[in-house]
Parts: sequence; C-alpha cells; structure tokens
Amino acid sequence: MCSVFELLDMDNFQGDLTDVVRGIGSGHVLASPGPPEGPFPSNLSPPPTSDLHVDFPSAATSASCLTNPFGDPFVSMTDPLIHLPGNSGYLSGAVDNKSNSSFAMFPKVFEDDHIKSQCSGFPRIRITQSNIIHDASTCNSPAIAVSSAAAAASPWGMINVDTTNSPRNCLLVDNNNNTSSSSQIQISSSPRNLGIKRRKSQAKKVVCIPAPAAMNSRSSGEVVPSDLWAWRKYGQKPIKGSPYPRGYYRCSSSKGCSARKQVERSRTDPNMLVITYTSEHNHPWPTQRNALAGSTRSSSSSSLNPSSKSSTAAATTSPSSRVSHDNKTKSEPNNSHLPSSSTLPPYAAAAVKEENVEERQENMEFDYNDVEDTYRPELLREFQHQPEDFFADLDELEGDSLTMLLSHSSRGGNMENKTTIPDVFSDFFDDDDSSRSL
DNA sequence: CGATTTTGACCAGCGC
DNA sequence: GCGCTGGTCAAAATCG
Repeated sequence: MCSVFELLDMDNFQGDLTDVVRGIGSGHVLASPGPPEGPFPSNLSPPPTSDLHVDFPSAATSASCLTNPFGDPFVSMTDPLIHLPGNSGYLSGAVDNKSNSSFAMFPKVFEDDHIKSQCSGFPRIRITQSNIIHDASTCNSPAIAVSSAAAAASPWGMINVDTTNSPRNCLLVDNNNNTSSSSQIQISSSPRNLGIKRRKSQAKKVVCIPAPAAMNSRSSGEVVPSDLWAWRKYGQKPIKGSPYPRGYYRCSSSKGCSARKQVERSRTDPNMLVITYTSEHNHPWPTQRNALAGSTRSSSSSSLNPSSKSSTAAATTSPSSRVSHDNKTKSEPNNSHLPSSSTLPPYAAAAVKEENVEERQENMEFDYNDVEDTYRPELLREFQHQPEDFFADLDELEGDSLTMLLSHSSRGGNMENKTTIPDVFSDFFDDDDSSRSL
C-alpha cells in the first residue's frame, strides 16, 4: 500500500535512458487542480516520516513517472491524458460510477535499466470534479513517481502521492518542490550511469511516451508526438547499444531559445519513445501563429484528416523524417492553441525523468512569470472556479495528440482498457477543430 | 525564398 | 595521450 520512489540523482544522471524515475510499491496519487501556489490540501495526511528504504529489484522494479518537462504549466492538466491506453495499457478506464467526471489512469512504467513497458498493477489515479484527484482503488504493486516540478508547474497546483492510506513509503510532493515525506528517496545511480560521461550538469527531463506508429515515417525513424513548440532537427546519431538513432532537436519557435530535446526509441521497448528535454524555453508559449512561424512545412495537411492529425502529432520531430513531407507536419504547430510544456506534449508525459531540481525551479519560475499572461489566468480560473467544467476544458486540449495516442493504443495496446475510456474523452476524438484555444 | 532535414565532420567529456 | 561516445555544427539537399 505504499509508494516507493526512486528519483534520479540529478548529478548522476548521464543522459541515458537508464534510471528514469522509478519506484515500486503501490501508491495513491493525488492531484489537485488548485493553483500552483496553492497550499497543500488540508485533507491530506501529513507525509509519513517512516523510512522509505527500498531495494529495487532490477527486473521487477517498475516505475512510472508523472512529471512534465521543463516548465510546463499545463502538464498536469493534461496528465490525465497521458495515461490513456497505450500499448502498455495506460488507462484503466475506471470511470467512477459515482462521478461521471472521474476517471482513472495508469502511469506508464519505467523499469530498471531503460524503459521497459510493463504495466502491471498501476496505481489508480482518479480525477474527480473536486479539486482532489484521489484514488479509491487498492493498489498492490504499482509505482508512481511524481515530479515535484510537474506538480509545481502544473496549473493544478500539485500532484501528490497520497500518504493517507500509506503508513509508509509514500511520497508527498507539493508544488513547492517539497518532498514532504521524510521517507528515504533512493537515488538511482547505476554503475552504468555513473560511468557515463556527462557533458554538462544540465537539467534534463526524460519523457517516455508511446511511440506513434511509424506509418508515416521512414523505417529508421520514429515519429514524435507534437507539442506546442516548434522543433528543428539539427542532428541524429546512432546510439551505442541501441538499434535506434537519437534525434537532436532544438526549439525553433523562437530564435535564441536554448530548449532542446532528444528523441529516441526505447531500446527495450520500441513502442516507446523517450524524449529527453534539455534547457528551457526562453520565450513565452508560442501562439498558434508563433508556432507556425518558421515552419513552412507544417500544418497544412495535418488538420485535414485524422491520420494527418496523428501524423502531425507524431511526425513532428521524426528523426528520419523526410517523412515529414508525407505528413509534413514537422514543427508540431497545429496544437499551438494548447499551452504545452516547454517541450512536452501535454498528453504525453507518460513518464518523465527529471533532473536538477534547482533548474527545475527556475524553469517553473519562467513558466509562470513569462507565460502567465499567455495562458495561465484563464486556465486557473477555470480550474479554481469551475471545477465542473474541468473536463470540458480538457476537451479543448490537444485532441489530435490524444487521437494519436489512442490510435496507437488501439493498434498495439491493451484493448480492454480502451473500452473503459470515460465519456469525458469522447470529444477528444471528435475534435477536429485545432483552432480552438484556451 | 525561407525553413527544414540529412549527414558527415568536428568537438568535448570520460575512461583506460 | 588515445580511443570511444555523445552532442553540435554546417553545408547540401529538399520541400512548399
């Protein structure tokens, strides 16, 4: 009944796919749509003080990450989506019988060395119309890792691991980046990671998302879900030990932006894409227009049909993507009406590894200070004052991406979960209007 | 023409 | 110091 977390040692993280935030045990994840600065929910039990010392069986250890890449004030908002059924089964689809607006989702699992998509026994995260996301299920072995950054950056205010029912081994993370729990957070620092060089002590976040089908991509490349930002590929390298090349992208939404990301397929699970975000955007959330700017190859076709839309989301940064001319969607601007993380597709933060807390906080500051005017106020208003409209709001989010995910899921995913998708998502699938804005 | 992708070359960090 | 590896640069090609 307890959550065990293993957070990356930022200093030891070598930029590899290993040691993504991982944890074992079951946990209840709570999230509150409250403002990022909001107080910790009073109804939550104080974090346990007992030890959270955990041995991580390399093979059995599963982990999941519910975080977002740098400074994505909206990540949490879209977190519910990131757990939609993927090929590994993200969504339990447990619709709360008592609340139509509730749903459950299962975080993507990271496992041991590199990401292995094993999704067994996820904790259930339920989002209700109240300001608390809470879990009513009994979790036996799931693991959830919640990024405090995600929580902090989230307009929802926080993502918390419920310790109420967890006498120990529960981690409480609030939007102040406080690991409220005194539990021991075991830092992963595998020999491998320790041995890998690290060019810079740069904040990184690793996001694991279900890889869209590469139907539109070349055989060698992966399709990458789009996010709000425009990305320009500047390099690709084969990675030792991995059959899949790694693509290097930098933000092209704004000149001088240092935000970068690396995209590669998980070597252990080709169905998963691992996106590593580095640095943060130094510019406000691009508007649709902004996102489109500088991207002449994008969106025209992507908004025309579902497949295109999926491609749009997917092909954005396809490393091998001359594909992009098939689905010419590069730069993922179509979703620009959505505030997204500095880099992360809102729905896609199935799993995130986060590094460097200090920078993280800086990023968060950036997010809220710099882009506040762009999106935050309205969003928060909605969440704070119209919780009942929460799902209506979600409806306006990134339907394309969601479609992609679901599509992906339907191809290789656990179909049983698919049937349990709450009605609240139905609009996502019908959302053809990419011009909507928050 | 402007923007992107591709791809080989170059550079830097790390281990031996 | 050398080799390996990852990250970046930049010219060429491509596309709309």
